[in-house]
Amino acid sequence: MQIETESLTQLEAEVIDIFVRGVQLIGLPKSIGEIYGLLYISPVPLSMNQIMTKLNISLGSASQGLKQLRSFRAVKIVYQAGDRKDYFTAETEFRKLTVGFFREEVYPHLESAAERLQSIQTQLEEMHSEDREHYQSRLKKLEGWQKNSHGLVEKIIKFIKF
Amino acid sequence: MQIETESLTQLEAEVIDIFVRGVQLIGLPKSIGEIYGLLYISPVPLSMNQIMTKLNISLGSASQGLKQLRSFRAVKIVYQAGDRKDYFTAETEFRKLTVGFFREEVYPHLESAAERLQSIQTQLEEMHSEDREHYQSRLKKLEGWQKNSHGLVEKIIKFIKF
DNA sequence: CAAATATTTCATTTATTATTGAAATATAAT
DNA sequence: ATTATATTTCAATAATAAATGAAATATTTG
Repeated sequence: MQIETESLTQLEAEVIDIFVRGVQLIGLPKSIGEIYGLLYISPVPLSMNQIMTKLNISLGSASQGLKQLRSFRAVKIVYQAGDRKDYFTAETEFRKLTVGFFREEVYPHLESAAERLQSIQTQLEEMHSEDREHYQSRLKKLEGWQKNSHGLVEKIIKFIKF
Repeated sequence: MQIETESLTQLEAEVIDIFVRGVQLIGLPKSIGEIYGLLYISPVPLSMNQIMTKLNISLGSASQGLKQLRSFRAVKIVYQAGDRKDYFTAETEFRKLTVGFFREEVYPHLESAAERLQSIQTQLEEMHSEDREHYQSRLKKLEGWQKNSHGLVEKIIKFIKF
């Protein structure tokens, strides 16, 4: 009979801590890091209930956290035969993880920035300020940034994929 | 006589908005984006007072925001002859900006992660769980990630520098 | 060096974001 | 179909982070 540990071992706690810091660096909530970290180090898939209990977080947090983690494919559901609960496991492939994040979180922002810039450019056409040229050059530069960032993100994705 | 506009023009507001979104993407406070955006589009350097007034933010925000922006070299002080106030201007070189950010914000986190991983590895040596091998392999993988991220950041910096 | 102005710091307030948990919904077993 | 269990949703609360502004600390000028 396997003894179910309710609380975290030191090892688990330390690994989770690394992930918590990591996700906070990219502006994601702590609970996301906790859940992912726990699943990352766990030898077996865990149910939502186990996750809640071990991490001492609420049902809602667990559910929402897992949802978000699945949204960028950091966590997968594993169907356990003869059990109606969902079991969750971490995607440990660095490339899949980061690519998902870039696609879900970074790309959309860059796209919308491009659109907005376009609209501002149009407005500028009608301007008759003495500073018009300055503004035009700054917007031009900003457009350059936008394109550079876009290119950089694509390069990063390629690099991550090898 | 030059008319000093107190509030933001539509152009300023829209450019600022782009920067606000941008900085929020990387987890920086809104005020940072506002200040930088204003300085980015401004044809002339601005004093802290002008920044406060135009953006309608407090003295403290302006001071702290400018401090942080200077910390990763996104903003420079320009000494204006015959005026004791400091005047601020935006660093518009994309490469300088991003390199500064990576150095100040991203690098240190990666360094500390490496140390912590090392310490966990040491603890693992003394473990006698049946799952020890699993743990070891996950930690190994995590170490791989850490090194990859480090390498990626270096590549990004190189790319940005051209 | 005193007065005036500019800037920083930091305790408090305010705004934002994450977390909770109860209710609603979905899913499976009997 | 009914009951039991699992999951999601979302309004309320708690926790966190940012903004404020008054006081402390420079800095410049006469």
